[in-house]
Parts: sequence; structure tokens; C-alpha cells
Amino acid sequence: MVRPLSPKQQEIRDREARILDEAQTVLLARGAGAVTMDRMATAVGVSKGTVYQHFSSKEDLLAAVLLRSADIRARLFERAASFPGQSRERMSAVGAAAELFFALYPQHEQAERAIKAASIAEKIDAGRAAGLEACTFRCFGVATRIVRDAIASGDLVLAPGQTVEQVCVGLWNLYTGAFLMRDLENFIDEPVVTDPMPILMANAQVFLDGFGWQPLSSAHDYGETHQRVLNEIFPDEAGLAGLDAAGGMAVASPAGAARRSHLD
Amino acid sequence: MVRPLSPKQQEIRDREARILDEAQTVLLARGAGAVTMDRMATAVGVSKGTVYQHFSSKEDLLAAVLLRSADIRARLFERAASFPGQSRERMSAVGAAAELFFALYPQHEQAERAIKAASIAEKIDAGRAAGLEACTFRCFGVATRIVRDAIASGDLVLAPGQTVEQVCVGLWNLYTGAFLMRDLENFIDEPVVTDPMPILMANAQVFLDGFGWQPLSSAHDYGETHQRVLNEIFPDEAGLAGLDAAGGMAVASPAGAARRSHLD
DNA sequence: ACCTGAACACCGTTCAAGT
DNA sequence: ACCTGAACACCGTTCAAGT
Repeated sequence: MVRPLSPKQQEIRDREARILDEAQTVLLARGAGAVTMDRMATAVGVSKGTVYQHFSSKEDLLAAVLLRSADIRARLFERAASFPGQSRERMSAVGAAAELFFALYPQHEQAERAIKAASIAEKIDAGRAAGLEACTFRCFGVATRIVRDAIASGDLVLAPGQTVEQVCVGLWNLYTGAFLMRDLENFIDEPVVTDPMPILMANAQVFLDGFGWQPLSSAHDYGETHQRVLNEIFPDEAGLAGLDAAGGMAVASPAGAARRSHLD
Repeated sequence: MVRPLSPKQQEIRDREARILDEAQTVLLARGAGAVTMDRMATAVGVSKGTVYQHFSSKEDLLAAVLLRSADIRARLFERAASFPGQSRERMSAVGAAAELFFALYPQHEQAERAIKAASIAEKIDAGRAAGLEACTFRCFGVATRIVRDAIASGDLVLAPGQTVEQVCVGLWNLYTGAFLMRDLENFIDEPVVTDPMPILMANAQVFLDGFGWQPLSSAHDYGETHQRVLNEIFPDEAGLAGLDAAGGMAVASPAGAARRSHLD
């Protein structure tokens, strides 16, 4: 494994990275529909046939792009879980990681959905598909361990019939639902909702309150925890994402979230 | 308005309905990607040009299909809200309506997302686009009124900073997140989650518990309410959807939901 | 006035011909 | 062994020519 690559191998490796970078850029800027094999080929200065030597289909190329960001997400989750604090603060830190990831890669969820809908599995390299699933598992694994810690420490007592999985799935659904609502707003003149993101932060806490996970949001300021997570764990990423880790108004506290709506 | 249509007008109307039916069928069976203008034209026995006299683009055609089902969803919500019972039971009835709709039109959310992502608004008839938004507003309106009733009756007391909109958005996010997770499972060999739907029912109740909406799920069997809603309000639709309104095992109670997972 | 189907542009994918 | 670009199939969209 330590053997250096031949110049040829190195060139091929570089080219693959350049294709991935280009695809990532176009994906973020203009969506999965704008990632065409032609565009990738000319942008990188090779022929279409060469692109197909790296990726067996357009879906496979997108899967490769998503694999990189899915791995980043899993790392963000893992780092968030290391936040020193009570179990519920650590889960909130994972929530902050999820928002951070969405701010950095808003197209991820949508694109993953698109390639899965469009492709009979054979179009995607099996290793890549497995890798993508593995990243999701890592994210669920992080959350699962925090819930277990909470139970072990007595912060959380599940009612009969409630499961660890249920807590994780609920949070996941709440977040993905909000993210998807958020990027739907891009295409609508009159948005249905004021701004989904601060509402999401507040609702995640309401959900955990529903399980009786201590300390309840009435007894602890999770908006402040969120701020500390950005400052202490993700200072660089929060800056990149424009989330202003320096504190202040940029991130609303749950209590201040969602003040008005044209439905009220 | 009472004037009868000329035979020609009638023929055109019929043809439009047949195109919509065909598109609906293909959408449900094989997804938005399989709805091609060619297929629609030959299925209905006209030329492609004629299809374009009815719909200005593929996205416009899909929007017309979605408009019909969006209207059905809004009606389901409105009927659910008429369930005779306490405010939280009525909100649970709306949840049942949402699940029913998803069972009947699993492609709806996904397809609405697809046309909005793919189209610079001009590709969709303005009236249709407005109609689609109006249906979403009707759904939020139903939920908003129930939350207001709950506050008026004292069943729900919002904490400072919490809003009516927040409750509705949270439920909407939880449901759409679960639905999207559910139909992602179709494309994966090893699903991440046992079965998202019973977990969703349980989590919606946890979320409402988090607001302290009375009676809490510990004091009332909302699984039974769900069953009654299907039996009394939606007997026909539940049959169509295969949800077995007759009661029994087909719909899990929150307490019985989500018993095992390979992460546990 | 309405309908048809050929024609065009675009994109994913393949492969014979080059080096 | 690797790369190229012409060629093919498919799909959305348009429009000149028919009725």
C-alpha cells in the first residue's frame, strides 16, 4: 500500500478528482440536472469516453460525489457527539452538525433521492452504493449511542413500547423534512413558512421534551448550547457556512424562534 | 356557465382527462421519469403536438396531475378536521388523513419536488402553480385552525416564543420526512429502519406531548382514535389504500410501534 | 381552427478507430 | 492499454404542412 503510484496512475487519480470537483461544483450551483457527462468532459478537458472509464453512468458519478459529502456528514456527526456535556446537549450538538451540513451541501439530500429514484441499482458501483449506506449508518450510530448513554445515565426513560430507534428516526425525519421544505422555498414566490430553520431548532427540542429527556428545554438554554457547539467544535465550518460562529443574532434561540407567520 | 359544451369542446375536455389519467397511472406505477410526452400521446391516440395544446411542457402536465391529488389531500384534511372529538384527537385525525393520502399517492411529494427543481417557473401555467400552492395553504389552514381551537379550549398552552405555525410546521416536517424516508426504502436492499410508518404515528404523539397538548398520550389511546378515524371518516379510502379500516393488526398503536431494529 | 409528424436540440451511452 | 469522437437511442419542444 505504501508503494508510490506510477505517473500514469497518478494522472488518472488526479483526473478523477478533477471530475468529482467539477461535478460537485455544478451540483451545488445548479442541481443534479445540470451535471451532464458532456459538461464534465469538456470542463476537465477529456472526451466523454474517458469520463465513462471512471464512472459507469451519470448516477454513478453523482453517487461518487455524494459519497464524499456523506462521509463529511458522518464526520461532522462524530465530532459533534464529542461535545463535552450532558446527553441531551450532545444530541443537540448533532442537530447543529446536521444544520451545518445542510448549509454546506444543500443539494445532498435531494440529489441522493434523485439518483435512487432514477436508477435501477445496477447503474451504481456496488462499493459506492454500500459506502453511501454505510455513511447513513454511521450517522444513525452516533445518534443511537447518545440515546443509549442518556438511558444509561438516567437522563432519558423510555415509556413502554418506545425504542432507541424511534428517537433517532424521529429526529432524522424532522430534520430532513425541514431541509426539504427549506429548499422547496427556493422555487416559490410566496413561501408557506417564515423561515424553517429556527423553527426546526425549536421543534427538535419540543420533540425531545416529549420523551422527557432531561434537562427539559424549560430548564436549559439549548440555543446557548447550539452557539457553543458552533464556536467550540465547528468554528471553521460555521464560518464557511455563513452561520457566524462568533455568536450574536445569526442563530436564534428556541425561545425566539418563529415569531410570525401570515397564517397567524 | 350552465350552457352545455359543444361536442368539440366536450371531446377536448375528455381528451385532457384521458391524458391526465394516463399520466397519473404512469406516475404512480413508474415515477415521474417514466411520464414522457411520447408515451402519453400514443397511449391516448393523439400526436405529440396535440398534447402540447393541452399542456405547455412536461412539467406543466405533471403539475396538472399533482393539482388533482393536492386537491384530494386538502379535502381529506378538511374531512379529518370534522372528526368529533377533542382538539388533539382532531389533529391526530389529520395525521391519519396524511398517511392515507401517502398510501394512495406515494409519488406526490417526490414529483412535486421534481417539477419545482426542474423548472424555472415559466414552464408551468401560472394558474396551476397558484392552485398547487393554494392546496398546501388549505392543508396548513386546517391544522392552524385546530391548534387555535386547542388554545381557545385550554387543551394547549404555548410556551413564550412558541407559535401556532411552529406546531403545524413541525408536524408537516415530521410527516414529509417520514414519507420520504419510506419511499427511499424502496430502492435499498437493507433498509435503515424497520418500518417508518408506525414509528411516525408514535413520534407525532411524542411531538404533541412535547407541547403539553392535552390529553397527553399517556392519558389517551391515540392508536384507538386513529382506528376510529379510519372506520368512521375514511372507510372507503382506507379500504382502497389497503389500510384495513376494519381494525385489528394492520394499524399499530403508538405503544406497539417500532419494536426492533438492527441498530438496537 | 385544429391536428400531424417530421425535424431539431440535447443528453446518456457505446464502440470502432486511432495512439 | 488508453483515449477519442462519431454514431445511436431517447426525449422535450417546435412548426410547416395538411385537414
